[in-house]
Amino acid sequence: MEPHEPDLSAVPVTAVLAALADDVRLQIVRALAEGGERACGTFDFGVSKATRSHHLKVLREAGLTRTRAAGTSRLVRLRHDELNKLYPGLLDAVLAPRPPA
Amino acid sequence: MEPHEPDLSAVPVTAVLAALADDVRLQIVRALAEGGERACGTFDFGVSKATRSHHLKVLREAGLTRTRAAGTSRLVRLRHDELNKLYPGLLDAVLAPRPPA
DNA sequence: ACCCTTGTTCGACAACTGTCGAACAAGCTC
DNA sequence: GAGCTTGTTCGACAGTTGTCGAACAAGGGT
Repeated sequence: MEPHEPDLSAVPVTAVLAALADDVRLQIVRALAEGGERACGTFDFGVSKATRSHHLKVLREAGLTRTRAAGTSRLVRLRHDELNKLYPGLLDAVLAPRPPA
Repeated sequence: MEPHEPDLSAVPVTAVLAALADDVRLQIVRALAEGGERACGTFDFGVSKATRSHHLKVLREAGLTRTRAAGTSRLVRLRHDELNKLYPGLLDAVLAPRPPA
């Protein structure tokens, strides 16, 4: 079964925002933004692997990430360019570590 | 009782995103972005006034809007400048009617 | 003073969401 | 093939959220 990665333009804006509106998922996105491509297992944010898998699914189905199999692992990467094209500024705004006052 | 309008910088990013991740609220924000200041009652998106009041509260407590009393009405406006300063690009990205491919 | 208009607040209820452990699937290595 | 590693899927459960009608509060107008 292929991992259902929709066209970003086909995903409602609210779904994209909802996907980003969670602490764990935001940490994943931030890690991906810096790290490039990473295996699912390299994320450890204090949740079970079931939960982690769930969050990665939400991100994938919101059109934010792409996943490809590599052995027993799955490599995840951020759809950086598409995101910036369709929602310019969104990623930067969200990724900002904490804008100094 | 004053309507509890937090410092935008004190609101977690996820809360800001969550506030925007709803269709009704997004419509409200879009209307505010164009219309400037509007009374609560001038929004009609097919929800009861209880629900509308709820959504306006969520937006207010996420630091996205300001509200001031004016007679029996309450005027709501978007905190446009603060938003753009703290999350540059966010509003534009979200407000875009539908970015042409 | 009375009433109408405008909003908010209060349950209540259904739907969704985040979380987990356990079971399952698929691939590698020995 | 046996066993290990890596992920996904399946209930289940608690907490949150969107929705409503009804009750309440505060102003304004007559």
